[in-house]
Amino acid sequence: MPKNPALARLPGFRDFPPEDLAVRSHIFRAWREACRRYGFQEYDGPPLEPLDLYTEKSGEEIVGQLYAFRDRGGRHVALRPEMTPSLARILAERAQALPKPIRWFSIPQLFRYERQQRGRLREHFQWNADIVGEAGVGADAEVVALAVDALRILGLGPQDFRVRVSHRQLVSALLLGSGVAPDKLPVAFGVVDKLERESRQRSLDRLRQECGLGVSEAEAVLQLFESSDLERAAEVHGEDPEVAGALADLRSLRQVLDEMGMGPFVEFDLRIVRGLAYYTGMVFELFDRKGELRAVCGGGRYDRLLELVGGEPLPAVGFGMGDVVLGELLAERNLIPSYRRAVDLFVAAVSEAQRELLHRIVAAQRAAGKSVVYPLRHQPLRRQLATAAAEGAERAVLLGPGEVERGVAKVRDMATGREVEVPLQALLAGKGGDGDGNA
RNA sequence: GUGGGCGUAGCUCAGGUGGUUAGAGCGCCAGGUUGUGGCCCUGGAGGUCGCCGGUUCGAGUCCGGUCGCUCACCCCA
Repeated sequence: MPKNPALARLPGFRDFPPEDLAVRSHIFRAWREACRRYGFQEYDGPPLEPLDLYTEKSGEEIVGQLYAFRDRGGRHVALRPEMTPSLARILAERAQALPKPIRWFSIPQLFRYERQQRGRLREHFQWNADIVGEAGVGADAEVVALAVDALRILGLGPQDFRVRVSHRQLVSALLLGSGVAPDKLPVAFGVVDKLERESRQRSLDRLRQECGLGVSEAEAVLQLFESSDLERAAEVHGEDPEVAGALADLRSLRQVLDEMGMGPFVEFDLRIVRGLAYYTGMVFELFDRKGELRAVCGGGRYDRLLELVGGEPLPAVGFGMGDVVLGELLAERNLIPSYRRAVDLFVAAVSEAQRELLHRIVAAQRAAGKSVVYPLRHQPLRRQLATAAAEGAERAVLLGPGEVERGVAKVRDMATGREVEVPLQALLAGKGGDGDGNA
């Protein structure tokens, strides 16, 4: 706690001391490794953007939570709350010249002025991965598989999380086919989104009162969305070409994921809606199995967005995965590696007389690529070794008057305590730091 | 944005019904002779008890407000 409260960390923002940064890096490494395996390239953009980039296309939820202000030039600007608009702009400028499909990813820090809660801060890092320029379900499957694989790299399995997949057009066609008027669609989507959190009766009431459905129609809609497979939708609305097309896509998506061995992670659930306005096809969210945490990841197909931002009409599909909820899930499953410091060498001098030699050896070993620390002022050898252990040194070089006189030094293996003598010549040549006495 | 719970050292926590200079363990720093870490011994730093105000002779203990954290709702990443 700082002495001056005015200097305290802002609510919803995080400091990252080394132990915490290590966790973050661990997650980033997995994200980048998954992207490498899938052939995705990393990009980034500015954290501060013109306010209009978001007010135009992002929808009111996001706009209402922007960190927005005027800069010194009088421009209306905002800290980026999501990455997709920036991606759309970047691609609007150069998508034409890029080979398709474009597989790009980024790990931006995003900002939203919201009341903070577990899993929801005012700032987070969000892995964004998108495939642009491919409209087929192959791209949808690839993107879902990428999200799943990143979590597998982190050690999570089918017992830990699942992907729930839905389809905007399918849901839309099913609602229309069930008697919902086109202008009531947004409200109906809202009801579907809340199906899990509101009572069945409340949902029925809302379908009737807010969406203008009759009793039997409302009941039929509920049964449609309560079933976990798509059979009922196919039976009841299979003749509708919109429904048939979307169902074919979803089946095909499922097949690809099954062939990749990801079947155990994937299930269909038409109650997944996603808040963002710009999704046009498949949508998915990734949840922990216990259902205790917020969604770890969400995404889908957004074929119109790039066009809306003034670019080429390019189909796109992608997702965002935040570091906060994922970190909580990993912690809960004990999948965060314990933090430990580590250096290759600690160089200790028994007395001040070996100080000059110590500096020469330290420099030589560092030049040879070793990580090396040493006491910045003289201390008893006992303390130096304690420090070496605390620094996580693999080996300690001990410079004492006796050995130095004979042109050697002891190299101690900190784990076993075994010591070997190594010629000073070797140490000064950047060798011998591995405890190889013959170096 | 709405409502509930919580707020004592870096961390985990003690501090019956208000009573002197607020404690412990761990961690941190230093010492235990210029030759050997994990153990041990000694000493030390570190808290305006989240903050502001009120009640009282006296408040870490009671009351109000505020800020922060947290849970649920809202919403969403």
